[in-house]
Formats: sequence, structure tokens, C-alpha cells
Amino acid sequence: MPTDDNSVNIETQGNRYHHGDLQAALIEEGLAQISQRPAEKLSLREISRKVGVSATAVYRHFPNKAALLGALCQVGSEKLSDTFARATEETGGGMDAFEAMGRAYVRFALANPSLFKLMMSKAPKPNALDSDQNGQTNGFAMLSDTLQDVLPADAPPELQMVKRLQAWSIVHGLAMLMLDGQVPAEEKIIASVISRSFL
Amino acid sequence: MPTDDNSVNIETQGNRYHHGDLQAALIEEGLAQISQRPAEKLSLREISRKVGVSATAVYRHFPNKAALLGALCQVGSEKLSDTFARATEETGGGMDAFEAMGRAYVRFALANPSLFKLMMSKAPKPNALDSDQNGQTNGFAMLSDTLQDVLPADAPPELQMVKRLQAWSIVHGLAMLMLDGQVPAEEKIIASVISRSFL
DNA sequence: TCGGCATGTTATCAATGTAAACATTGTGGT
DNA sequence: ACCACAATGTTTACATTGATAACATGCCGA
Repeated sequence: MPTDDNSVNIETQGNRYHHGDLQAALIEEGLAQISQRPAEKLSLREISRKVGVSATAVYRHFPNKAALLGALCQVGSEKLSDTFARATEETGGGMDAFEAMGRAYVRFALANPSLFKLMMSKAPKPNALDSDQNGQTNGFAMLSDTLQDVLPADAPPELQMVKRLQAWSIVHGLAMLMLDGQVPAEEKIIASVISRSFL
Repeated sequence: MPTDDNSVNIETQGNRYHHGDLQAALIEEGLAQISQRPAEKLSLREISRKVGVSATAVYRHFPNKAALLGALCQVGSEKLSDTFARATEETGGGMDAFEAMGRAYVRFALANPSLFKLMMSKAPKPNALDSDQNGQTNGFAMLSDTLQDVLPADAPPELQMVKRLQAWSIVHGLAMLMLDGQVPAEEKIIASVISRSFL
């Protein structure tokens, strides 16, 4: 039997017509879902079901699925920024800070696999709601800026850029390879791969 | 109107009941589709439609969608191997060969975005048909072996492994970042990031 | 030759994203 | 205080998709 369509299976008893803050609830549930499955197979209908609202209610808050995903990305960005901040503040700055951030980057990815992939995946997000300034994921910016403190200031800017890209690449690559099960996700490996030796 | 269900819209006139080599045709069409859209939104039905066969015919050759994708991966692996082979044979071996492979890796990713991502994405593939020996993508193996020639042979194996992982990470990371539009996909950048300086 | 097996086909499901039309609120202007 | 209106939810409905089951066809070997 059709276990349920949309319609009258709103199982909440509180059952007010207006949810109160659906927008937030949807995002929260979205985050919950994405922490358990790949981002693509996150289902709007399932989210609304769990939140206790009709399937199409979502569309009052997000023009489409992509927009909801975009919102999740934003939350993810903030989480990542926090992670970075926390990772660096315990270090003495300079190279230590840089390596700490690198490790934090990979750990974040491992801790939030689908969200991380979603965040990094293609394109300037449609960016639901408030359009966050530049559009670029600022993960790079933070990593990059920290690195700048370490590089000889008189180095040609082009070389600096290369170093930054190398740093980002190695960290991002390791994260991806571990996420995709190509490299075992072990702390020991993270530490050894992300080491000053590659600069 | 329902533009078409499955059923009688087999538009080929040849219209033999038996296709001849559906398996191959499906894979080919699959490759065609994946070269134009992300792997997840590749549709079995569309493939069968294009091939001129009923929607469910696919299931005579692949137990499910994942299996078809697995088959595509295999083809991709072969293409990648070829690319590597071609990339190295024009070099004098050693570090040159290694860098050439690195560039080839990234270029392959850029040339076959969805296929590349599919190949690299999670898990020992269900691996339809003949199960390819080890299961691991041998992209790493090739890259890795080439690198080994360059490293001092007396280095501790652990260090060698770290170097290899660093190499794979940087190359893979750059590829991914470019694929996802986080870094402009320019040949100049590829060349400068993949340079011996990081070893 | 003819019976079985491989390969295709039609019908049918359940799930999903999304649009259209309708219902119910809360709110701001008079 | 009232009441239209905008915001937010709800039902219906539809096309698309992956998948299963039952039926059809045709090739190949005993």
C-alpha cells in the first residue's frame, strides 16, 4: 500500500496551521538528514514529513530543492569557520596555526561528509535568503591568509599564490580521498600528510 | 500528456526484437550521457529510450543502476590508464614522468568531469560483470609507482608512503577544486601547482 | 526439430520534485 | 475594532524515475 502520500498524515498533535518557524525547522531537519546520507538523496518530502508538515509547504520557504541545499551550505560554512577559528586559537600562530587549520579542514570533512561535499560542490550557490557577500567559500580565504603569515613576505605574489593553491589542494585532496574511501581515514595519516615538509 | 511511458516508442526502424549487443550499446550511451551531466542524474530510462529499447531491458544486463554506473567506471579506469601511459611515454622517466602524470591526472578530470567523479566516488564498486582484480582504482598505483622511481630508494618506507599520499592528494585536490569551480581550470595553474617544489 | 534460456516487452508500483488552486491565518491601514 | 491582503499551509495532480513481475520472442544446442 502507499505507505503515505502527502495529505493527512501530519502526525504532530500540536497541529497548529502555522508552524511558527518552518524555515528553521526545515533547515534543521535537512542537516539531520544530510548527516546520515549523501546530499543528493535527501528528500524534500521526507523532510516535510518529519517536520510534520505537508510536502509542498517547503515551497513557501524555498523555491526548490537546490535552494534548501544552498541554505544548508550556508550553515555548513559557518560551522567550518567556527571550526577553523577554534583550531587556530589554540596555537601559537604561524606555521603551527597553518597546520592546525589543515588538520581541522580534513577533520571537518570527515565529520560532515555529505555536507562538506555539498559545500564544495560546483558553482556559486543560488544562495537562498541573504546573499552572503563574495560567494566564494571562505574556507580557502582563511587557510590562505594563515599561510601568508608564514611565507617570506618578499616572495613574488605569484609564488605565494602557487603555495597557497598547493596547500589548499593537498588538504582538499586528502579530505576527498578519505571521504571516498580511497585512503583510510586515520588521524595518523592526516598528521603526516599535512606537514610542513610539503612547502 | 505523458510524452511517453515505456512501451511502444521504440523509434528504431531496424526494430529487431534482439538488439545484437545491448550491453555495449547501453554502456556507450551511458558514457555519452555522463559526458554531459552529473553522474547522479543519469537516467536508465533515458538511456534505454535513446538506444531504442524498452525501459526494463536494461535489467537483463545490469541488476540495477549502480551496476551500470560501475561498468562506466571500469571503462573510465581504462581510459585513465591509457591517458597515463600516453603521458609518460613521451617523457624521459623519473621526475619528468611523474609530473607529466600529475598533469594528465588533472586534465583527465577536467575532460571527463562526471566520469572522473564517479570513478573516484566511494566504495569498492559493486562491479558488474567481471570483477576487476583488486578493486582499488589503480590511478593511485600508477602515479605512486612512478613516484617511487624518484624518491631516494633508501628512504624509510613510511616516508615514501607519505610522499606518495602527498602527491596523490595535491593532484586529486587540484582536480576536484577545478571541477567544482573553486579554482579556475587553467593549464598555467595546473603546471605551476604540480611542480617538484612540493616534494 | 523443438524445448529451454537469454533477451525484450508490457503493466504496474511507490517515491520524488514541483505546479496550481484552495484554505487559514496574522497584520496593518482605516 | 474591522477587514482586505499577504504570508504560510494544504490538497490535488502530474511527469519522471528505479524497480518488479509476468509475458513474448527468438536463437541454439541436444
